[in-house]
Amino acid sequence: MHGENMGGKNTKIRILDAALELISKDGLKATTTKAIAEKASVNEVTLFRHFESKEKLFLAVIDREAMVRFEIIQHDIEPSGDLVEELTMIGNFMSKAMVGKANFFKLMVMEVNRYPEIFDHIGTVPMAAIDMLKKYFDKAKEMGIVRKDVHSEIMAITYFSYLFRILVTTAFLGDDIFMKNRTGDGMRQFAEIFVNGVASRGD
Amino acid sequence: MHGENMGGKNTKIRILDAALELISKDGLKATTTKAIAEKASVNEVTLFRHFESKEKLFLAVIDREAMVRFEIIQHDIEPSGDLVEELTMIGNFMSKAMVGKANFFKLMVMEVNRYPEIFDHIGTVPMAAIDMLKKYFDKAKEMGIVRKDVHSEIMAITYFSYLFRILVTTAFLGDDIFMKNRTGDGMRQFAEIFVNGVASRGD
DNA sequence: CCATAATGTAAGTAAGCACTTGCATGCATG
DNA sequence: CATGCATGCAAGTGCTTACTTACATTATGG
Repeated sequence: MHGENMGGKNTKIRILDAALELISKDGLKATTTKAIAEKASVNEVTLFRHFESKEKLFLAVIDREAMVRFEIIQHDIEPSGDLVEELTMIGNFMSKAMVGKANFFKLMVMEVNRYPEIFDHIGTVPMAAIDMLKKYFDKAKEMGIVRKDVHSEIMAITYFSYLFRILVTTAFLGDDIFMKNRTGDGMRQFAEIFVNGVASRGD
Repeated sequence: MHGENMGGKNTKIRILDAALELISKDGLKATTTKAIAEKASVNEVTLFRHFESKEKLFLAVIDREAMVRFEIIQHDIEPSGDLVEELTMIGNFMSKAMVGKANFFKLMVMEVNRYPEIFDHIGTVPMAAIDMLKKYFDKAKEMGIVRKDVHSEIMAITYFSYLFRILVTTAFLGDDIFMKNRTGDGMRQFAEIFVNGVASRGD
């Protein structure tokens, strides 16, 4: 039963996974190396052999997660004409991508005060998302299907705010508490309001 | 220099203030009673004499903050006609009220996993805000200035999401990082999009 | 089949932390 | 001025935690 050689690589990954999960739940300080080792089904000493210290393990977690730097969001999308339909899809897509990284997002946000260098990482995802939306609206303006009297970036930030709420509630509370009892496709209803506004068109 | 009698009440408040500030910054576990005492300019023993344990101090902080339960937001507002203008005001008002409690909000969110009973507190503010907005939109519908084919609550949640983003970024990053380099009145620009949509009215 | 690398086990160390105790000091009020 | 109350100070206790050391066990690859 002793010294089962998992191949080394596997062990490192299991430790990183366990660390991410626990630290994002309880915070860095409150997470013990013992707990991480247990969750990774690894002896505590092994943890220190792979990562010299708890802090270096923490930084290794950040490094690994930041690697997969959300390239998903980097693609440009051409407006097709049906804004509501398309923004619904883009929203669902981005939301899913971000929520998939919710643990990491929470971890970064919680420790940013203690490790200010994290700050640079945090902005990356939102900024990429906003940038993609901005380009989308720019093109939609050229096509004449979007008002030209509002800055594309303002539109992008506005639209992104809704996705951001989903990300935050999911990351910290485990669910989109505001919409969870709502019926229907929340994203589409939002997109519809965003595109058409709430003002009565009674003219 | 010894035993300066501050009146007792004052001391308790200073400790609670220091605890809120430090715990919201670093998290409960990472905040030491020594640090709290120092920040409150009080001997560590005094802290334990007023609050039996670190945990009870923490709960006392929550109790005190939850007392001022954002009655500010509880007032109903009658739509006047100019939706953009009014929503801008409401938004700024709510945003200011919530951001004023940003420390407390962050503290609750960070510790909700460890103290699930906090969960009940967290929902209060957003729900009150959403409820107020919902009533506002209901009345605006009666006046015929808002579309009747969209649920008021969906509108409310949509509008609230923007305020929520401001609250979260301020609480956790100290600033509204997404809008901080923007010029102009962000809240008004958002309200304008919300009311009129982004679709071109080229009919 | 042997050398090496990876892991496990047991035990321990040093530091930090929540919390306690005992005593001294000043303030306020009757 | 005397009593009580709030606070300060010094020292200490017991627990947890990050991290170490020494040695045993297993798997793998040449």
